[in-house]
Order: sequence, then C-alpha cells, then structure tokens
Amino acid sequence: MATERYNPRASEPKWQKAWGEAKLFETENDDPRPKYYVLEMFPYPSGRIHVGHVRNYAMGDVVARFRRAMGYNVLHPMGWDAFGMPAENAAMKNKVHPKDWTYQNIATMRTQLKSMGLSLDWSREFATCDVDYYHRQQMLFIDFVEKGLVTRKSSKVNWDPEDMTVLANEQVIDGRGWRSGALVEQRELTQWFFKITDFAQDLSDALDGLDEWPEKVKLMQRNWIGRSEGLLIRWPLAAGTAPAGENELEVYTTRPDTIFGASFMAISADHPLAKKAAENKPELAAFMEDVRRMGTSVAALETAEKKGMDTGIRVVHPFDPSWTLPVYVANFVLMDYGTGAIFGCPSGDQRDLDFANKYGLPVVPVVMPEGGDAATFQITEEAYTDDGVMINSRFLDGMKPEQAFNDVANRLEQISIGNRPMGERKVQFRLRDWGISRQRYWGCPIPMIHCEDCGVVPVPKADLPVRLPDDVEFDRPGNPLDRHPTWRHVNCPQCGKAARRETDTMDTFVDSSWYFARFTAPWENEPTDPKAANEWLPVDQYIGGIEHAILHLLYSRFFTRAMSKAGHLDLSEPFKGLFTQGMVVHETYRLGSGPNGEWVSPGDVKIEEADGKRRATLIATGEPVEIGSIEKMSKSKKNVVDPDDIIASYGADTARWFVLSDSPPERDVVWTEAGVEGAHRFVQRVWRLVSESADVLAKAEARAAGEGDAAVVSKAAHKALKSVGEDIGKLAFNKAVARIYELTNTLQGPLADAAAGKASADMVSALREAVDILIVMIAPMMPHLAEECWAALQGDGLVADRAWPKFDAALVVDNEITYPVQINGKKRADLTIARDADQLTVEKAALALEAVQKALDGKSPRKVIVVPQRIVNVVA
RNA sequence: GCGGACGUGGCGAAACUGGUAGACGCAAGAGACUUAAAAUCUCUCAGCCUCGGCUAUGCGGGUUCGAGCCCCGCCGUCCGCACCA
Repeated sequence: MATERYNPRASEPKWQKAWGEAKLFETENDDPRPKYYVLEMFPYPSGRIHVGHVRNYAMGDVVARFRRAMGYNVLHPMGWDAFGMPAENAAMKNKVHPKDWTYQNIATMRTQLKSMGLSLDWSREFATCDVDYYHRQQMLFIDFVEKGLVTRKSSKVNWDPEDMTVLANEQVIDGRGWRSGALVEQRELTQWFFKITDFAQDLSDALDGLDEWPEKVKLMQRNWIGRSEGLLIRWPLAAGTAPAGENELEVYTTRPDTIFGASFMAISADHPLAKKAAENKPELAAFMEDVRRMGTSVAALETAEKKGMDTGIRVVHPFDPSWTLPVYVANFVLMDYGTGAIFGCPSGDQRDLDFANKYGLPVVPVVMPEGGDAATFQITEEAYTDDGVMINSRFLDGMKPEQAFNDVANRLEQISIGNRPMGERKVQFRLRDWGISRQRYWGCPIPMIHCEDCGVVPVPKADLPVRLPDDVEFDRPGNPLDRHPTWRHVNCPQCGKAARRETDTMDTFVDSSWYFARFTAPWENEPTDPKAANEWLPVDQYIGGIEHAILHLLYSRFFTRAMSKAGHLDLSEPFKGLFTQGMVVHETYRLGSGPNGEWVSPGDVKIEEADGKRRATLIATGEPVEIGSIEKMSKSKKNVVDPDDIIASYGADTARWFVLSDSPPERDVVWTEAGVEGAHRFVQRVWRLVSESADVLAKAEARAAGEGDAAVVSKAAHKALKSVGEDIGKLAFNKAVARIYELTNTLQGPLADAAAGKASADMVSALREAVDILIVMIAPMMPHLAEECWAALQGDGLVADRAWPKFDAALVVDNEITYPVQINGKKRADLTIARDADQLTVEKAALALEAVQKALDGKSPRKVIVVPQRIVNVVA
C-alpha cells in the first residue's frame, strides 16, 4: 500500500492547535502531582531566534514532555529578557522607539518559538520591560534597601566620554569604547550597589551542596568569589616619618610566615596614606597621577612595568623595634582588594623580587626546599614559592610555613597597637559588590529620590511604579532621562520640597536574577506569592549556555538569598539542576582564498565531493569558495542558518531531532545540511513504517502463517524503553536518539512483513505494543510526528497527554548470555550459556570449548577468572 | 603565570563500577528497483597481511588475569581567571 510522505507543513500547525485547545501545557499551581520545574534561560528579544535557541529550547522541551509523561505537574514557562542596550542602539540608528522595537521583536520571536511546537505555558509569559514586572522589581529594590542590602558608594568605572555612559569591563576593548571607539577614562562615580559580598562566604560554601551542577561552573564561581585565608597586620609607622594623625599601616597577607623576609611595604596610589604623603611631595603626586591614568585594561596591565616611588614613610617591624622598612607607592597594588597595601617579600614572590631588584631593596630567603643548606641558599633572579623549611626567621627557623603562619598569627594577636591587636586572622574575598547603576534609558528605573534636606529617600511603595516616560529623544548620546523636561522633577516624599529622581536605571542582570521566581505566580501584586514560589522552587532543571557560568548564575543565587531575607521566598539556591549546553557551530566560507576574501552565507554555496575532497563554489557565479574553519555562528562571518528556513522546508521535528542527535548536549554541535537531511530521512522512515502497517496494527489483522519471532520484537521494545527513559533522565539525548534508531532498525523488517500480510497474531500484537512504545519515546523529541503516527493507528487522545509506559523487567533480561572467552586477555571464543549458570559451570563450559582446548594444548590452566554476566579469562 | 577540561575510524560519537573498543548517525563505495532521476531497499566500511591472525583509543612507562577507563612522566587542543598580596 502506497502512503503519502509525511508533510510537516500541514501536520505541525494542526497538532500545535490541538495542544493549545486542550490546554495541556497550562499549569495549575494547586495540583496534587509531584512538581517539576524545567526552565531554559529566557531569550533577549534581539529580532529573530537563532539555531542556538532551537537547541536550548528543544532540550528543555524534551525534559518537560518527558516529565509530564512520567506523571509530574510540570512548570515550563517562557518570557523575555527585554531591557538592554541594543534597543537603544536601534533607536539611535533607526529612529524607532526602544519599546516598539522590543515588543515587535518579541512578537516575531514568539511566533517562531510557537512554530517549534514547544510545550510551554504561554499563559505565564511576561517581558522584563513590562511595567507589571519592573514595578515588582522596584518593590524588591526598596525591600533590599530596608534590609541593608543596598549601598551607594563611590567607585571607579569605565567612562565613555563620547557616549557619555558607564561601560562594563567586557565592553572596553583595547582601552576604547566598543561602540564609539573613544578612549575610555577611569572615573570615580557614585553608584548603587547590591551587597553581594555580605553573602560571599555562603555563596562559596553552598556550592558544595549543588551536586547537580557541572563541576566546571562551580569551580569558576569558587574562583570568582576567591576566598583566601590570611592575616591582617597593623605595622606601626616609625616616629618622625608619619604624616600627621597616622600611626599604623594595615596590610593583608596570606603569607604571614614570611614576615622576616619582608623588605618593603607597597601601597596603592589611591591609598589614604599615599594621598597624605603626596601633599608635600609634588614628584610623588605626579607619579600617583600617572599610575591612576594607566587604567586597568588587560592590555595596559600586561605591558605595564612594575614601578614604585618611596613615600619617605617608614614602618617598624612587629618583632624588632630596631628594624624599619620603607613604604612605596606601587602601580601594581589595587585599592579595592584587601587593604590596598601589601608587604613585599622578594624571596617568595616573583613580582616582589623584580621590584626589590629594581629599587635595590634587600632579598632575604626565608623558605628553603627541604634538605637544603641554609648557609648557602640564595635567591637572586627567581623567587622560591614552593613549600619547604623556614630559615633566617629567628623563632620560626626550622618550622614548616604552615606552622610558622600560625605561630606569627598567635603572637601578633597578643600584641596591641592602639587598642587593637597587631594581627587579626581574616578571610578575604575577591568578590566585589555588584554595581547596578547604568546611565541608560531602557532599563528598570531605580526608585530613589534625591532631596537636598532629607538625602536619598526611597519612593514610597504606594507611589510605585516609577514608569519610564515614553516621550524621549535619542538624537544625542547619553541618558535621555537626564534630559527629559519633567520626569526627574519630583517632590520629596518626606518633606515635600522639590527634589530630583534618580535617573540611573538598573543593570539588566537584575531583571534576570529573579524572573524564575516570578513565573511561579506572575499574576501576584507582590513580587512573589511566597507559597507558590516555595512550592515550585528550586528550578529542578535549568538549561542554558556556559557563558552565564558566573554573572547571571551568581547574581541569581544572591537574589534568592536576598529575597528570602526580605520574606519573598524561603530558600537559598534557585537552581537544583543546572545544565550548560554547547553552541551550534558551522563551517565558514569566503570568496577566493586568503584572509581578505568576502564571507559568504552557507545558502549561497554549493559543495561537491570528489576524490575524497570537498570543493565549494558560489551558486550564483560558479566562483570558487574557500571552506574555512568551523566557528560559532555569527553575522559577521555569515555562517548563520535561520531556523525559519529549516522549519519551512523540513519541519520543526527534523530541526529538533537534528540538534538532539549525535553530539553530546554539553558539547558544540556542527550544523550540516547533510545532518539535517539525515534527520529528515528518519522522520519520513518512521512515518512510512507506521503508516504502511497502520491498518494491520490498528485492526489486529493477522495471518497465521507469519514469520519472525515476536519475542525478539517485544524484548527490543522494552530494552529501548528502559534505556531511553534513563538517557533522557540524564539529559543524554544523543544516546536516547541512538537507542531509538536501534529499535527502529529492529522493527523495520517485521513491520514490512506485517504490512504485506505476513505476520502472526502474536507478532501483530507484539508489533502494536512496540510501535506504541516507539511513538511515546519519540514524542518528547518529535512531538508532531508522534501525534500523526498515533492518529494513523487510531489511538485515543493525544500522545502529549499519554503516560510513559513502564518497561517489563522480565523482557529486558535475556535468559541466555554470551560470554566472551579470553585466553591471556585476548578474546578467542564465545560461550553462550544460561544466565543463572554458576561460576563453576561457566568455567567448565569455557574450558571445554574447542578453541580453549586447542590453546591449552593439553596443559591445565594456571588460573580461570569468571566475572559473572561479563567475561571469562583463562590464564594459560 | 594560576586553575580546569579534553585527546577513540574519513567525520559526530558509544563503551555501565577496570571486563568483547568503535553501538548509533553522517559521509563514502558496491548492488537491487527504475526508461531515467529522486526516493527506497540490501551489502561493505579502523589499519595490515598469508583469512587465520596481528596492530590499534595522542606519546612513553607502570599497576592488573585483563587498561580507552587507574597511577607516573611527556606532547597537543580548548576553556576560565589574571598585578588578588
């Protein structure tokens, strides 16, 4: 019987409509089933979806559909991370309002996502630029202010003088603004900060409990938070050298054990002591100005020479009143780490050694390799940084550095300076507070008011939201909110006098730091419904790109803690399971050869293979095209593929199946036309097998004279069912795909026989069950095809609503197993024997094999190893 | 510089807790069907030879009855952080 080819263009919209009408994916908060929250990182509405989105959302959808079939109440929402600079850049370039641009993009991308057939609960959709959403974010901000989690302080920022805005470090390229190309300045600006450092210890410690997170991400966060244990040492300033009112220098060190190797102090150019010292030393002031100007860009740091200048100030060694050390201002000391001051121990640190050699400072070795000779051990050009034994260190001599650390700490804790101890153990973090002020229009307004009399006052909650005005101009760079004729003028909520609104908006990372909580009750007036949030959270499976390993994921962990402190939640970790998927990459093509050829789109290139070599030509002109390296898809290299085109020509199921096949999901996948065609062939093959045998299977027609072993079919189906379930549970989609191919290969012959009327009643019923299993298993990945097959078999209801069947334990084990039989570790024979045969029986049967007898040549084996259910090894 | 991950056929990859290396897919080759093409189906597909074997998981050692997997030392690729005291 000839059947039609499967037509996704007709089929897919039909089933999407059916799911929508059945409201299958609209989730209720009160549902007795166990909950499962699966979330993919929501997209920025840049214009159109790209294949990276397809991969991300296909994976999440497989998990969502699988968990639904497993009997969970699944929450699988979607929204838009909709504030941000691209909207303003588009406004400046194309004279379109950021709001219009953003909502138009959302409309386009929503349609695109819907064409993928994702099982999303669209009833909970929101965009972070919706007033409803940023209103609640402003409420959170004010709660955080009340809980002491917000501060306003002055900090150094990258300032683009042309665009008149702060730039993030990532937006500064070779010291220039990424958009304007202007030389970036370091400016001291007063900014709003979230006190993420309050949670530094917990954010670091709690990583240990995240056992469903990739080790790599946890490690990156741990390093980013950068916990270190050390000692705060207060060095007394030598009389007669100290500026008025100063009598100590506070230094942080992780190596107090090397205190007798100290030969100088180095302080930052921004250190208060440096500033005082510079007051009557013009050459020092000039040097400090130089240092400040140098900036902190990577390029500047790499090439910068280590430089310093003596302040004239001297400190006294804590353990020797007669020993004084000079205090230098040095260009490599950072004000915002530790205390902005260090002691230099040249023998134990390469940078300190270079500095000491340059300025003629003493170099005293204090740690020597175990077994060395203290009398002759010297450091000249290379510092010794490994473990060893203390030398030249008076009462520390002979100790290990670790002991010496404790000894120094204990002693300094007992000595007083002023009314404080001279030494204090301290845990230091690299993590800084999170600066959230942006001099931008398209973001969430910071709900604060500046009053001359009352200071900075929060906007009363009753007056929220602080709405973004629509009537703004983008004809000039800078923040339009600053230039708006009326918006910033407001009366002080405390005294009623004329005051000024904060015109900075929040970093867009704030928006994405709590959206997952909002999804649990997006209709609430408060930021969350704590009951709903606590029931749904943590997100059971979060899926997104590795590029968010630190920023977004760390901020969200902070926000969850902060929101809990403010009573909106009651948990600390937002994401129980995290999965970071790889990118979609593609070959690149360029005209001619060499690095100057123009990039060409894959769609314009024809590739042919001859003699094992692939050659590419431009379709339009026949010009030769050079096939370049495989790279991340980017507009500039034109190696992008539009999901719309793929869905239009092959259907969403093909696209989904392709991105889930072959490559492990955490690795990059190479997009190839051949691979997509392969995926599409499988779609058609499943349809052909099912539709051609559908009549026979649906009516259970059988011919007694059938061929084939029905048990083989049943076993294959149940084994596949078991492993596909396990694989999807582990997000090993590529393996699940392989198992489904295997089952299809097994079913192919028997199904063809059945379609031709050559199947027994047993076989027909085994096939019917196997095909039902196949349909349920492909459904999470290719939901439309599954429905179409199910309908062809006259099944009841929708596959999307069917339960995942339980595999039959009796069918997944074989009664007989085949042991490989090795002789001296090399396989020489097979032994098929009953599964429950005991070791001795297996050993005897193995030794009786002809191949084994031949190899032993009459001698008895030295040893026989039988690993039950696995292998036999005969040691001759 | 510091920290981490990874190296398996022409390609993407499998391989359970140390137990038959290469499942599954792509590409390629041969054949069948067809006037022809597409589609589909069947077979071959790590390398080498003497068709029974031998050699093969980046390289060199080690542990073990047995190593892709564990240990030591190299080489290569990728990623993160980077004046962090």
